Amino acid sequence: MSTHEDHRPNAGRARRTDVARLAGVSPATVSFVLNKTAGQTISDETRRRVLRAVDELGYRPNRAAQGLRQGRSATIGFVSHDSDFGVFAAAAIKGAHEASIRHGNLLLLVNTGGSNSQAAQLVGELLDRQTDALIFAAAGTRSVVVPESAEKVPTILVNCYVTGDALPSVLPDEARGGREATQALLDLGHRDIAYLTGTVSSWATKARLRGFREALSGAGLDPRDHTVLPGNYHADSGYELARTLLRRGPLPTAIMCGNDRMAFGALLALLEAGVRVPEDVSVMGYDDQFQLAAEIHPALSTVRLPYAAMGRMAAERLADGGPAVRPGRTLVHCPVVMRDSTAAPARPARG
Amino acid sequence: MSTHEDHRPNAGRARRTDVARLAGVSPATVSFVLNKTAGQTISDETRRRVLRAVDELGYRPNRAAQGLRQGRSATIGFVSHDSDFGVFAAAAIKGAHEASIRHGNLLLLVNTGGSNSQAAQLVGELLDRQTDALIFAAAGTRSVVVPESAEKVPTILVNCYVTGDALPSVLPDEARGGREATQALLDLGHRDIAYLTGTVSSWATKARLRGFREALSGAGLDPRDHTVLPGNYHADSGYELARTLLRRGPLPTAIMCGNDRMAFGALLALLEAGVRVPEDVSVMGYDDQFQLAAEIHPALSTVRLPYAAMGRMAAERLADGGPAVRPGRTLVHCPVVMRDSTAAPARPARG
DNA sequence: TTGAAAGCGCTAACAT
DNA sequence: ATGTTAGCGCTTTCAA
Repeated sequence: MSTHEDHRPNAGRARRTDVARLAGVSPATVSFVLNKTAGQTISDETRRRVLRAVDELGYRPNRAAQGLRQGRSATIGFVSHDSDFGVFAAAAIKGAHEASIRHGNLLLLVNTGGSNSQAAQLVGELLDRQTDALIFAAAGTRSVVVPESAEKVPTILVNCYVTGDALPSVLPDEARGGREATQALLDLGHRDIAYLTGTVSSWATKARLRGFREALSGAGLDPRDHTVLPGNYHADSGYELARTLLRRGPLPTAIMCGNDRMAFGALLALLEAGVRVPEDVSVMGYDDQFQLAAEIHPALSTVRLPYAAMGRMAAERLADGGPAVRPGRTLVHCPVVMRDSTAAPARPARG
Repeated sequence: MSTHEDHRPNAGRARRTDVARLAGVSPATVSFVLNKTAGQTISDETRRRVLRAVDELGYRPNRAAQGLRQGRSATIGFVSHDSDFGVFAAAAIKGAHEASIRHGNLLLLVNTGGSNSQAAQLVGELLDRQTDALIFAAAGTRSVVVPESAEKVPTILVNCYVTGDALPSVLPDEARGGREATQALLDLGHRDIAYLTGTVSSWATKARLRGFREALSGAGLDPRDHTVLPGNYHADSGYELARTLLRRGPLPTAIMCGNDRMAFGALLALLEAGVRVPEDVSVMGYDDQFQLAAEIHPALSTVRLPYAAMGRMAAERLADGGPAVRPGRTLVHCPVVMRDSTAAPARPARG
């Protein structure tokens, strides 16, 4: 078509002026048609001509240029603030992405490796690219330090929070999760439940443990009668703690674990010792970890950590407009998922 | 500082003209200093003044504007072409991100959910935002259809390929992985090795199986003497196939599995049957799946799928400049990782 | 109902 | 050694 050199930046793409020329209208008119600019009336005839030209040339507006003009990039920065970039981040991103797409936004992703200085630097890069908003996410729920510069755009925290809750955050309702998991076990008839916890210093562990105790008390049981062993969320700590339980004598009828990986380790130890799950003892996980909980044998009863939903909520809220994003915590429900690793106790409770 | 309204797009940020004014130079000079423009000589005195002004105002160039001018956004589109957005994608993204950062690029991420029409649409969104290049990644190695529009920018495929190999792709060297895993077992003294494969129709399964047979033949063994049972990469298929093995009579001395999840399922079945690993039988996985292989008990010997390295390579190559990106496959080595689920066989080989 | 023109913030060729 | 100027591709006010 054009015989002149095409070595300018946007090479190969039709520009708005090309469309205007082909349609025989002014460039402004093209914008009016494409943007359905309010307060602009365009004759049907003109609109048709423009649309045909757009189609013919395969014209797509250059969003970088639009962005420069409008001061919005239709892009949200997603900061994964963790050393590892694993299943959690993946799920949260998936949710955020899905919601973003629905609103015409895309995610610009960075991973800080858990370092605050990296975070500051990367948020800088994000803002340089004019991201309209920021999602700041951590894998293990925890307190974070958000780079100052993030204040320049609407920011939502996912699975983390800042001291004073100056920024809005979306968190899993761990206490309720712990409570409902315990309740599910109680409902099955269990009266002797051990808890192999995750890292005790973590926010999630404390909340889940609180839920555990609340449920026990609510059922008229004394939490102090129930074994609580501190672990660290790794599979091998589940393995070790289950062996400890085994060594100590009569097993409880049910074992709650800090997360699925620990439950998994516990399962291994139990099997090794010839203890059947769930016939001899019920095992409950936490997380509903992708490609793990549902697949192992027996399929693990667990509590779902709603990471995707949390990412979705954050992106949704940011897309709905900045001013509506108010500080404070939003707790998201963690539903209990009953599978095959739990059953009614076969023997009466100990004691 | 400024008392005039700040309701224009770039609100709050200092612009280049602000810096120029404060430094008492022209806007162009600011660019020259900041970009170290070749062929421009700036006096030390001027440079200092500019840099001070930059510092004082906290000036950072608007990359959207830079991009519009230069026709490059310092952004790479990462297309995760899969229904699930799991550990694989996470690892590849992590690698790509790391390399990108090093070159001043950021990743604009999309997830197609495995749908080609979604892929086409999302690649459109990516290109609208002027991404300089594209990385197209799949979780399970496979053939993909890349949207036509992707041809407009340099594109590299990660863990997938197009028919005819018209686009460069980075793939794991699965045949070698299968061969070396088998060889590791042979080196331990195993002569009777069963293979519980992943989905047989998949590219990876076929290649690994080929490697398995090559290694066996290389050791003077007849592959037909070794049990090969087809599975599907899920943990429960490992469980079921291991039970099949158990039922069939004398166990092999070593079991290779399609992936870590299957190895995991097999482990469960073995334990349940009172078979000890690695004392009675060695188990080998594949993938070196994050938070799984290294943590379970016994820690799983496996073959590492170098997803992060693959993502890194792709991003690296794209950053080094488009023209250097030539079609063809690049195979990346999958190293064997020996842990505790493998050992020398205790009993002599069957037969 | 449409067009002209002024910028968004920046780079780079061309002056001086 | 530094400044002027013409855009990059688009939106949007204002005028016709």
